[in-house]
Amino acid sequence: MNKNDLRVLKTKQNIHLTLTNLLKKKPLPQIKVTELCKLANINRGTFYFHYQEVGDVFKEFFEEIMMDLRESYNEPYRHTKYIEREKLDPKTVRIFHHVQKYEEFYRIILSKEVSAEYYYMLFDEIRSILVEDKYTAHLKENYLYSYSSNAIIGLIIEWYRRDFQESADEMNIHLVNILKLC
Amino acid sequence: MNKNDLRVLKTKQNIHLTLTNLLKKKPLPQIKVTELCKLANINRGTFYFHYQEVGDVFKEFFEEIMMDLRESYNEPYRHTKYIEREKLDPKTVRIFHHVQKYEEFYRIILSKEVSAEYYYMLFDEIRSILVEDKYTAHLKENYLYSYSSNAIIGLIIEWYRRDFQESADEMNIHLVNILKLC
DNA sequence: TATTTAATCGAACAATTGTATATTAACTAT
DNA sequence: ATAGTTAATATACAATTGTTCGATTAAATA
Repeated sequence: MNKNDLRVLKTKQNIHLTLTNLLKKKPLPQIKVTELCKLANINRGTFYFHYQEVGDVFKEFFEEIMMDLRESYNEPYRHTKYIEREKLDPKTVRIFHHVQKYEEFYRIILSKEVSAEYYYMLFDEIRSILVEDKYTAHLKENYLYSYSSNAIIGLIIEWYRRDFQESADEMNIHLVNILKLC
Repeated sequence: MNKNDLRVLKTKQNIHLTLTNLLKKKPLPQIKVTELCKLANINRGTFYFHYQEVGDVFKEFFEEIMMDLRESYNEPYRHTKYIEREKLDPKTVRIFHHVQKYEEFYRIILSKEVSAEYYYMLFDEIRSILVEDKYTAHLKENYLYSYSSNAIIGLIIEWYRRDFQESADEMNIHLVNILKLC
């Protein structure tokens, strides 16, 4: 399968567009291969030629989101008015702005109906960002990275469950408050 | 449906036993309703009379595990030699001993193939334990509970990925080290 | 013990899945 | 522009799912 073949590009683009539209109407686990193909006007065999299940298409969206997450983190800290530079790496908290940007995707990723795979993809991404960070690179306690990564996700879960009512900046305040308490 | 009816008890017991055996051979998502019923010698209609999917049976195991988790946490601290009483609520770290006890179940709960639902069931349980804890009851920052609960699960995820090589006591040491660093 | 209740069964149903194969159409490279 | 390649198609298949139905039978109850 040549991913530069125009037919492949068109098919995948078609599937992506159709899935995006479907996700506005129903949750990911309810979207069947049959339905997706019917709407995209492609043969079901063609779908299985490229993917194993609908979730695999979603994973391709996921890659883009994870790229933005990484970029968000590496962005210079222009928005750190609430953060005390000495006490906390301000970059960390750019994560909330990223989540806000992709809110609709995070509603899917964090919903309990989907596979846990997406959760761990997010976890791995955040963890590897923390590992590569120079601020914490000196630390020997390896468990700390999993601890911290998942702690941040804990905040995002809570935020999601409150329907993303707070702003990203307010989430930063919550994080700072917590780090003060610990 | 009367859950005290002998027939119901027998059927459920039968299904539980069969699923337990099947889980020794293959991962949860690969276990089909048809297969489970065939092995249990019950009608597929009977299964759907009690459950919606195989995962619902697993959830009944889950309830028992969560009960033990709660009990573990409320246990008096007899095993706290590594913990400095003043700095850390020692009960928290009884969680690792509980995970060790139910290791085989946590391998399923934490595997990426299953639904995220189990993860959130674990999260909710740990979170509500922390919320009800008198040590932290005075705290106003509600996000802290989600932060801390998920941080602990982060350690468990790391532990799971290292194939539970460390002992529960060693996990306590990791936790103490991390809390010292923060 | 006899009667009532309801759990279980057997069978059938449409829908979806996952796979396979031969054919057609579209693309690439020369 | 042509030939070779291969993605996409149409079609068929067995297996599983989720649901429904009346018939059966085991259990509760009086």
